[in-house]
Amino acid sequence: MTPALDLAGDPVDAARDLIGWTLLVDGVGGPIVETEAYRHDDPASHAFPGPTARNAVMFGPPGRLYVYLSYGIHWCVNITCGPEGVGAGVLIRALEPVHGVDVMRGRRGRDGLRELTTGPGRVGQALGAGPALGGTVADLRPPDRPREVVATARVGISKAVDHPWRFLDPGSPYVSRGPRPPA
DNA sequence: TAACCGATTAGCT
DNA sequence: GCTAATCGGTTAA
Repeated sequence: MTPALDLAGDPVDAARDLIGWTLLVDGVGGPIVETEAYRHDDPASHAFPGPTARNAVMFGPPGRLYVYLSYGIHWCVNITCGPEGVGAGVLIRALEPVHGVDVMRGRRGRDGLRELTTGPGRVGQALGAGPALGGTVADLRPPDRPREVVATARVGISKAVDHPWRFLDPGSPYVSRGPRPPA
């Protein structure tokens, strides 16, 4: 597996390649173990209806952070990808708490490592994601070790559920819930 | 200015 | 494992 990360290419490929990469926000973060791809033509994508004030970041250069509020309470972190102007991104659903664990614990108010970053909303909170992060450049570091990657159906959306554009590392205990990966 | 909707989480059985 | 509740932003008129 070439460690090359092509954020400007197909979001689906980017989502798969991002598994294992370490995402840092202000020095806090860890290896990404679960992602979801959102193409511009995906009905479930925020960018689908077209450019708006909210998703403007997704139509900008790839490699930026796109932060949005879900259910009015959960801040979720995405990495913009695909060609500039297209409007695509990769949702960071889960990662392994490695850097700044104490900080994450403080923000989350939980001690259990398993409860820090296992879920989109939790990742956002643990990383201190907020409106200020939107549009900033993603701090990514190459993976130290190759990761096993499995593709499954996405979760938590109401449209285009059948697309297997959810990627995760089955070997990591820090993946969020969802359908068990087929053997 | 008002109404709607959501890429979830937490909690209880 | 399953069901219900949450809050704020975004969109539309």
